[in-house]
Amino acid sequence: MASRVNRPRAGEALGTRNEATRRHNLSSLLTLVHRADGLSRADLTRATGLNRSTIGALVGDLVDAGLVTEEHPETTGVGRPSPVVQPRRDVVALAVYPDVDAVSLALVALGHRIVARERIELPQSPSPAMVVELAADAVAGWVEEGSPRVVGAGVAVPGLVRAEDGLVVRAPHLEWNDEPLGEELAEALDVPVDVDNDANAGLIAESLYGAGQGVSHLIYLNGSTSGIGGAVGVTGSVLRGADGFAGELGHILADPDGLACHCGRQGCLETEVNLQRLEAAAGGPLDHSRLEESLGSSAAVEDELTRQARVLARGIANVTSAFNPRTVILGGFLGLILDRRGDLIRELVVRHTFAPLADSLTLTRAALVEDQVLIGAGELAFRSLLADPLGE
Amino acid sequence: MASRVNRPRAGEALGTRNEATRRHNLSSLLTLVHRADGLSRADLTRATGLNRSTIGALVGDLVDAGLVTEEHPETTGVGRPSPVVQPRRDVVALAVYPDVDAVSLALVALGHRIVARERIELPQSPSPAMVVELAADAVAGWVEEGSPRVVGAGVAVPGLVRAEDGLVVRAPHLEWNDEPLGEELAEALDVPVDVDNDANAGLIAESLYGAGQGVSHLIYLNGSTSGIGGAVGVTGSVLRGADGFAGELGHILADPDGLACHCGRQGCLETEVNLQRLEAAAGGPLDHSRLEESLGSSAAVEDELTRQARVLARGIANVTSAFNPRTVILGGFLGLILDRRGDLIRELVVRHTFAPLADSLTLTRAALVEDQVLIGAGELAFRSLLADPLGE
DNA sequence: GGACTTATGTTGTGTCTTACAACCTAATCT
DNA sequence: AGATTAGGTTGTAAGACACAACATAAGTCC
Repeated sequence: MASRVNRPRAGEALGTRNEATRRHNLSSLLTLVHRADGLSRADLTRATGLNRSTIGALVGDLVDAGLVTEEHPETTGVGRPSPVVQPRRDVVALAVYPDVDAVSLALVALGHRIVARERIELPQSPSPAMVVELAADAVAGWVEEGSPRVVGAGVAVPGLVRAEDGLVVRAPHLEWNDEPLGEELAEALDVPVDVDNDANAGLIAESLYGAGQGVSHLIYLNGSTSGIGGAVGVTGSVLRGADGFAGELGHILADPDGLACHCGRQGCLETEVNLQRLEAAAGGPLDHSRLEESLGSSAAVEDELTRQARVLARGIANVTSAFNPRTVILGGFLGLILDRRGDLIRELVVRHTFAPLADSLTLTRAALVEDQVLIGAGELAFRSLLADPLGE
Repeated sequence: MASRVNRPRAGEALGTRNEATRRHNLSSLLTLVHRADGLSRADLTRATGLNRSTIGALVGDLVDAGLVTEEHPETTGVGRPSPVVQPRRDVVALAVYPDVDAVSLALVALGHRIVARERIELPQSPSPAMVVELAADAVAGWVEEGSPRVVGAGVAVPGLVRAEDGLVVRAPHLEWNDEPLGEELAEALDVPVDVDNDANAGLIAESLYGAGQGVSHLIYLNGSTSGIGGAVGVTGSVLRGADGFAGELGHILADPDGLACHCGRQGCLETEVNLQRLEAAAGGPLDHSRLEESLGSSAAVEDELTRQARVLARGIANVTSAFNPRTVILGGFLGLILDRRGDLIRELVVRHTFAPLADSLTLTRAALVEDQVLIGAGELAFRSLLADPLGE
């Protein structure tokens, strides 16, 4: 089965008929239940505006399809308790996140909770074939334990991904070029696979369950050893561009006199703002899991923080001018810079931005920290199920 | 009546019912007919995938609503000729475009053709009140002549517009600040008014009827005496951002050592690439309606063209990294620069962009030249009618 | 314990929308 | 003139949701 992302069927007609209505309503219901990890029938009635009897019938269909269950609630509040529609935890998506030093794997259940997880540390960055093998092994193990129904897999890759067919065009830190990871994984697991950029996955998770909840226009900037990943969210979807490469904000121009970047240009945001230069200032390697403590506050570190904060602020100002987001979420070590230089950054962003844009802008640190990439990858994989719960 | 843009009704429910199906199908039909300026019933059947009999009923409703007529076609080809569904030319939108030296007004008919037009030259840039007055007078005159049914007005403003309520937050060249133009015009004309940035209007027109037809991801950059306006189109809609200020591409950073910009920063794209500096190189004022001829090709002009082309190329590379468009459309004097320095620009864009992004990028000159802003403004005004042809 | 509140289940009727099949109409080609 | 090709029209059917009526249930509040 081919990898796929939101692919409209070829020659899809514009016309809508009754079955589309039903599909749409089932999709709304299952999406609500998935996002909230359980919701009463009364809540569903209110949220959709549909009639009680209709909700009853639709929920019945979802139960029959093995996607949700109805549970008696632990009673609270006045009135007859409404049965809670619970997403079934044995309906899962595989989330895969290959990084330089490890491959993270998880099962994300309907209801968006992680129900199984594994992190495999590696002496060197993994090949695509190795990722496929590790993923297949993990799934085999998990299937033996419980009996989850794996409806798809989502892969978050630190690099350029052609989301359309899951081709990893370029992942510099993994040293991958034109790897058809989506197709290979789909073949090995025999489920649909969605591949996307790791920042896109992080954005999706933050936007649904983290610092970006309820915000319709947001930008996510994540700083890791692999550089700076960016993603742009607009009214619930991720800006992908013509080929799926939009939002590569690590490579916007930050300083024309800056250092040469591996992308071939100079002064990219990620050559000027990065962990390596912070480490250099700190005088040695940092413990990435305890970054704040290990960084310390020597004069050299403080100076470097200030320098990076200034460049970062200009970068934020630039993307703000282009996208007019309501919120900019900073993850990884960028969150740390925000913590330590928040006032400076905010002041400079205001100075470098057209006033009305800056007025309504919020800068905030990512909320989900550890899990957002995996949850986002799961979200990718669930998308087609949520769009059409009873299948096609 | 308040100005409005795509405003979802408050508390809108997720649920869909039969009436939504019908609204959707009517909307598809009228939109197809409007875009193509007439289409046979057979074409509509094929495009929507709906049944012949359904199309018949829906078209009947549109005829009854006074939106379209059915005409016998000039026969061509084998087989029974299919009646052509024609948009009615007396269903019109008012298009308004205030600029520094003139106010342009037009009636755009359903079918997207301009059916009446007026350009009022002014000794100085107009006030909002004057724009409202001129628009009201023009409409009154046109209503007397024929008897058009004015379903709305669209205003394209060279400045920052809060599309939500039609507030012109800032239009530097008109010297407007926080002018509630949308509300004032709506009150004067008693029709819904949509206000938007002029570049957004231009993008909409180019995207539907010009150089951007069929392209799902595109960027429009327009250069005029008022500076550089930018707009970003994604799958048929314009990126507006949280407040409607997205796509202000004239103010992305082009050269940190550049001149001071009126926006408070320095080295913005429009301080480095502009008509004034071309005029200075040419040694005197240019005839804007015959720009190419009047610019000439003195050594100073050639050098300045090369300089601006270099900066422009870097700007295009930057927005390409951010948005990953398939096409960048250059309008106004930017189109002229592309004509005269196309090879240089293309070479530099490729050099300054991540390779996979540049590979699929096309640079092209705007096609509609004169009319795109007015047609785009009309399109803004038609949007709510097209979304719900039989009203609410 | 009784009144009240909130909420569900079920059933039948009604409305709306599209699909489909059968039949009718129209223009062009050979 | 008849064949061909295409579209229009009409009546019936099926799917989807709304709504009203009635019965039921489980809790809170006093």
